[in-house]
Amino acid sequence: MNEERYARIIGNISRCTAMPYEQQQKFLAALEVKQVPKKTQLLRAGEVCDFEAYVNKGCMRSYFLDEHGHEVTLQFATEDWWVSDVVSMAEGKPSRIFIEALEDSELLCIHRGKKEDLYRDIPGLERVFRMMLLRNLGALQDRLFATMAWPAEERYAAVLKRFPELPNRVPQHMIASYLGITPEFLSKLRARRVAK
Amino acid sequence: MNEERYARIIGNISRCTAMPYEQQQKFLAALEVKQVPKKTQLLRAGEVCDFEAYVNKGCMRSYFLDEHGHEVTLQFATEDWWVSDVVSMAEGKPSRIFIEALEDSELLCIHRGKKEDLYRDIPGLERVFRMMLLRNLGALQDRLFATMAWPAEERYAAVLKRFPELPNRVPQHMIASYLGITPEFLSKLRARRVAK
DNA sequence: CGCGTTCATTGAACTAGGACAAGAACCTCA
DNA sequence: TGAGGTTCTTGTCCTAGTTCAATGAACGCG
Repeated sequence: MNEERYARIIGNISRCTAMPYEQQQKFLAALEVKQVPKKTQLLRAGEVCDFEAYVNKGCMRSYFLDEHGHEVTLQFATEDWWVSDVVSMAEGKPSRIFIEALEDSELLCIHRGKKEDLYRDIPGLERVFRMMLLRNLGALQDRLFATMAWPAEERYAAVLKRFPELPNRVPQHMIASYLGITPEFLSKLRARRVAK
Repeated sequence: MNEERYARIIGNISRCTAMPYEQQQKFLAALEVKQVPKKTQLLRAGEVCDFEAYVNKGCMRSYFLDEHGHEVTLQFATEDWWVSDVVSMAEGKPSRIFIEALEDSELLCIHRGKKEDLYRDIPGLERVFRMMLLRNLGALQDRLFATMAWPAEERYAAVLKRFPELPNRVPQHMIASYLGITPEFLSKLRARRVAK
């Protein structure tokens, strides 16, 4: 149970609350290690989300479909990010989002049933997940700010700056769908960039 | 302390966790009742947010300014909503948003310092605020979905449907800034609506 | 190796929504 | 009563971004 596989998740969680060894073990014991090959769909719209997945290795994406069937990317999750539909999971309501693997990935999953047990057994855990929600909320707020106040070109530059490796790991049309523009337009933006 | 002033906030919180009487009293004792006249600025960008305010009566608004100085409305908070910059409050970082009163309002405020005490004294409270964050997150996600996938006209119709009273309480140009469009364009949308 | 599929680019025509300007209809407060 | 701010409307011109279509490039996969 002390495998290096768990070093990073424990490190990240400990930054929120100090957690005695035995509680850490309880936490790790509740995790399911899941190897998912590229293109696996972990969640489909209409299903209730029953997991929160920590990306130990690989890259995941969550997105939804608008009424024309166009994808809108919500999040890319690479190493040390969580991916889930937390609202669907917490409230047991069907999700509207899809979650898929963009690379062969290793996930550490907490399942719906086990989470309540953990909250009971590990007093500091509510706090950890509350802080995760906060970070989530902050990120989403930034995103809304940017979408409403900045033109696509600046949003693209900002994404490149924060995640320089992203274009090497995910196809360009998905970045476009994250920015809220068409792949064609992103292509034109890029052409404009190199021209300058 | 049993005034009817507190009936609704207690009702709302109890829907998240059962809370024994004495804990309720502890919670209420930590609240500051604040009467704010119309146009009061409760928070300005650059300040650290040190409160979460429950709107007992009246109407508040949170917004930020883009680089051209244009307002973008984040939220309207009428009776029984909370308004705050939870991220700034939790992490002690300066906020980028403004919070102001659109009507003379009565607020029930939890201040930054007291909140940690409350978490310590009332075990169920982490859960309550975690659920509030979840609802917040859900709302923000819906908003991002809508902004990216729907044209302004449908977004406007959706807002009217969810908050039919809104146009009677807040000026139209603020609704425009909530929708992410200019006041002029909203005016034209409305003209188009009645024409049909 | 070759073949289909997914991916990126480019161009031309179009549209949702913005910027600016001017006027009308208001509150509000002395 | 009036004066000045605020709010809403309308029109004209302009631009960021879309749609559609065509062409290659690159990537699995048998």
